[in-house]
Amino acid sequence: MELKEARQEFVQLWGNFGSQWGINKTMAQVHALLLTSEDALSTDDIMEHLAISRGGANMNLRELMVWNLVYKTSFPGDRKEFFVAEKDMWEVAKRITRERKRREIEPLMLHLNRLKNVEEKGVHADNFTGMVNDIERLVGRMDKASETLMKMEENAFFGAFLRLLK
Amino acid sequence: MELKEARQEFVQLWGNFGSQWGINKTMAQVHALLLTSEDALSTDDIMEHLAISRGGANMNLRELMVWNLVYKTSFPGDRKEFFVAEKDMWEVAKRITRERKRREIEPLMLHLNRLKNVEEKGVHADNFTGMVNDIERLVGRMDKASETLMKMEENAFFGAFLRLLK
DNA sequence: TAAAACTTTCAGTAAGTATTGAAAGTTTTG
DNA sequence: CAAAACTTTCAATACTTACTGAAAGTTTTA
Repeated sequence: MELKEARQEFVQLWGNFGSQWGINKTMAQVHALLLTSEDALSTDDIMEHLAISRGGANMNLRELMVWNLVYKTSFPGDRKEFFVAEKDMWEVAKRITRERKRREIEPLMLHLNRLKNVEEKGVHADNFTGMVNDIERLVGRMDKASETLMKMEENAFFGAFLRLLK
Repeated sequence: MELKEARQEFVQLWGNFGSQWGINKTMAQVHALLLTSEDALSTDDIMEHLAISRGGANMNLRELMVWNLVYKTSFPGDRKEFFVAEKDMWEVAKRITRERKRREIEPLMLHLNRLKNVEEKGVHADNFTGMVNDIERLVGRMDKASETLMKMEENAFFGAFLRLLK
């Protein structure tokens, strides 16, 4: 298999994987493209590689910057903006986790907690609040576990990209 | 807040949360409805509660059974099928994890592994395969962590529902 | 065994989500 | 400061995904 070919497959794979987990497919593809690019890419580069519109490229790049997975750079003598991805996959995982927690888990937990304020007393209400408690505990544990995992700062993630490009 | 009201909110909440993670919203709502139901429900019950069609109710119930989150039951003298949800949230988490791993993580890992067969030698190819390796290691670790978490069999999940309904 | 009771399927359609592209906005240059 | 170079926005549209409902299939009953 050729490198170019493998890279294209990776872009597809990452896009599909992302969309299975509620991440915009194109955004994941842009991410994959930048992850596998040694050089910074311009909006036009990305438009060309993925055959998407300028608007689409722009939106997804900005979103990736909100997630802190992509940075803007520029080169003297060139007016265009260029983009680079964070290459340390451990960092990448941390940032995705952080963002999804902030966007999805925290609001869920807040809402679940409010649901426990049922007026009624008795077995039916207790069953309900009991189940909500169970979910809260479960999510709490998962959260704790991910925290622990992500705090293993001294990790084995000094792969080829990292060694050569940072 | 009234119990009935809280329950409806929970159904919405669970539906939205599911869809943020790539799970069909209606399927998550059906799941939530059954999770918060002390009695087994019929297809008609579910159609009414969620205002969905028979086809939709049927499809989602069957899919929930594939995920092992819902069981079929029946009552003597009634020809209809009734459905109950697994109420042990720890079990629920285990089964969802198992299923998503089987459907999404395993195929991803297989495909990633294939991508490492790049013909070219040299720094570019090494960078690429290095990054693929990093992803594999990362996913592997997460997998391991979830395994560990899920194996804590002696867990604290003996909430109200579980105590009373099992 | 035929009618009734219930479940499943799936083509057509509706709803939701993502993309385009052109216009408006911004920054840089000479 | 006006034209050029580039970025951003967003209404219209395309695409994807999910749902409906009626017909076909299955099981039960009498």
